[in-house]
Amino acid sequence: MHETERHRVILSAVQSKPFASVAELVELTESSEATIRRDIAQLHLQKKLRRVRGGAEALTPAHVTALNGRPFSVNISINIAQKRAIAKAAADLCEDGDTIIINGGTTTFQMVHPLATRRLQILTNSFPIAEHLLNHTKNTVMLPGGTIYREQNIVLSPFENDVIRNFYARRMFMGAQGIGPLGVMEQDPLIIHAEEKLLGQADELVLLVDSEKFSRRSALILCPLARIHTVVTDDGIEDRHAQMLADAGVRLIVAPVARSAKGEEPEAEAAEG
Amino acid sequence: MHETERHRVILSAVQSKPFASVAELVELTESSEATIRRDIAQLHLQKKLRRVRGGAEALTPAHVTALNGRPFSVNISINIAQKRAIAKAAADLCEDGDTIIINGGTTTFQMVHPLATRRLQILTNSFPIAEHLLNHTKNTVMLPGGTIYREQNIVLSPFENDVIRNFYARRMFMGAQGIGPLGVMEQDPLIIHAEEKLLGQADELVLLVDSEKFSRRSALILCPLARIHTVVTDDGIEDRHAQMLADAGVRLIVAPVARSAKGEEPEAEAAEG
DNA sequence: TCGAAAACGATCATAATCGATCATATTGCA
DNA sequence: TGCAATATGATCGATTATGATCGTTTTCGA
Repeated sequence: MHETERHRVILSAVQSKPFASVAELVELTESSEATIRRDIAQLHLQKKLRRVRGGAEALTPAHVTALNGRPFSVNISINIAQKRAIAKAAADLCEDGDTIIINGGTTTFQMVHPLATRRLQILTNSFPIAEHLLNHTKNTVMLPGGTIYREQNIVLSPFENDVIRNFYARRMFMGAQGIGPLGVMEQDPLIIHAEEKLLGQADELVLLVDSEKFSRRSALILCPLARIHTVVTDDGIEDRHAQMLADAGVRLIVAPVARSAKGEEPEAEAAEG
Repeated sequence: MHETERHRVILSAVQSKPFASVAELVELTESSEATIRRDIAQLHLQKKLRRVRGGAEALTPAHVTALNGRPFSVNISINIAQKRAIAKAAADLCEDGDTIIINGGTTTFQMVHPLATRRLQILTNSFPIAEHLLNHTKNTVMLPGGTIYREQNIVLSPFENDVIRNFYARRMFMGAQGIGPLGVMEQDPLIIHAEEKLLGQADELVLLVDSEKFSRRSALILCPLARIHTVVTDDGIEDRHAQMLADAGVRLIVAPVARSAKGEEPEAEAAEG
């Protein structure tokens, strides 16, 4: 990835939350720590961000207020490494010019950073996603009409929605509360209703779920496994769950999660002195 | 491929994406690196794009325009005192629980501040207004569906819009390019189209125009004077223009402008409702 | 306070990109 | 056709960016 692209991604990451770590940016840009450090130092001199130990932070915590004090902001920080890895792998499925739907959620929100260097047509019912894409990328952003629900930060409408009805997308990306043999599960009937409307407008359904979601259950079934085209999850997925997807004819993408904490060696080290 | 063709391709690539690499452009144009470099250098001199290491980027990358540079934010600072005074007076027309429509514009944008302490139901086609109301107030915010146009920062849709069709508001607030005996004038047919849709859903039309707009003319007529219920303007309005409104049966509210230079007391007009 | 882990800065080898130059191809014109 | 002007592509040394290494500094917890 080139310098200007990296800078774009870094600024995008830093402005969607108070702080972005070097490791995180390494993962996002697929470049080395040294390069990220140099980039941060450069952007710091340009006063585009503030360089702090461990990474970088936004100059003005203004946008942060957008995500503060809401359930959304609580969820957004748990399993963040998994979510980022999953979102990155999902975004890699897209090519410039594609038309996609992104359903609101904390995992799908992480797609905005890898999408910073893209140019897609994106329909989303998530206000934060729309906000970020509009302010930090060149993607075309479309919104369905309706009321903005603060709790979930999505746009909902009880009415039929002409924008949705006239929209066609090759892929729809969404998260979920849980996934099991019966299909994709959600909690809130309102959400189900909104997601169903979007589902009808896309060919391939791509589900973004961290591996814990396979043991999570929820009250309402959104759709059967067969409706899913691809599942993107992290490397914590158990074999039996992978098998369940295989049996249902679902394509599985496992996103490797960068683990900085534990000294877990990936076995490849042979000549160590 | 010839020079002019290549230039077209390069510009198109750069404008549809934040960044285009030399390798990418080589592939696109089926020419050599040297040629692409020469082209980029040339276009750089012509100020059609910015030359950066590894390729080229658009003159105003997305993240820059998002923060400054966009027409919206340029306009927003001119006649700011008048706009604020007018917006304040307009907002004072509302009571908690009201249902209103706010059409996008730099004058109407100023209503967000006086509305911070209110609890209204607000339908707006302006993304910045929605953003601000959502993040800084407790008002219920509704959006029509459609594509977000960066230039004007509003949401537009070519389709019928069920959210709008099912919405009823007592008042609609809007700005305008100009106002004269023939009615309210706008420049852009797209804007006209969007405003007409909203107009149909409100009883009273409240027009927010600074006094200069009475001598401004524009190409397209949105609606006749008779459609206007109330005009809110600043104290620079001339008598003949006030008379024109009176003749058309339009209510006129003159907002006193606080002039900090003269140290003149704004004598806070207490007219509640 | 000490020690381990993480983050950092400096340095170096490698790779990517660039600029200059020259040879070749194309075009326009006599 | 022949010639000049221009555009293009290839080459190569120079410049710059990148990633890995290593010693130092900072942070954090025992």
